[in-house]
Amino acid sequence: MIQKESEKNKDFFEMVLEVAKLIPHGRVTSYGSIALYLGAKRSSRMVGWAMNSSHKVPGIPAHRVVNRVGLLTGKMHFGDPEQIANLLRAEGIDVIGDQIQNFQEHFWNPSEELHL
DNA sequence: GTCTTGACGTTTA
DNA sequence: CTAAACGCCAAGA
Repeated sequence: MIQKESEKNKDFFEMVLEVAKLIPHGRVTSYGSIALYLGAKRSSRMVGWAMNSSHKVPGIPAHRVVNRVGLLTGKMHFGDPEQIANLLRAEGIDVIGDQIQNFQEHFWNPSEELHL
């Protein structure tokens, strides 16, 4: 194995997509949490970058991924700003404007649920 | 090849 | 308490 500390066999991009697909129904997570799960807690921007590329990949519930405060930052990237809020409401999550209500209650931590 | 921008988060003033 | 700067890494111009 030539890979030494590269425990991330897949690229950061693919790992983010994997985690995004693993987000349970009715749950939400944050970019930082995913980055932390990947071992790059301070590289949260990379998660956003990966999600931007995720547009070409179907089956990526990006609407379940928000910033640390539960703010729908990338709502504009869904085509329709109401789209993301509508999807979250469909899962039983209250969304007012761009802010998720009870975000902490719906929060899903990959590092815990995936027990890495 | 260099500079700017970007779906964020943490730290310091 | 709020506001601003820094850090992180990659892609686009």
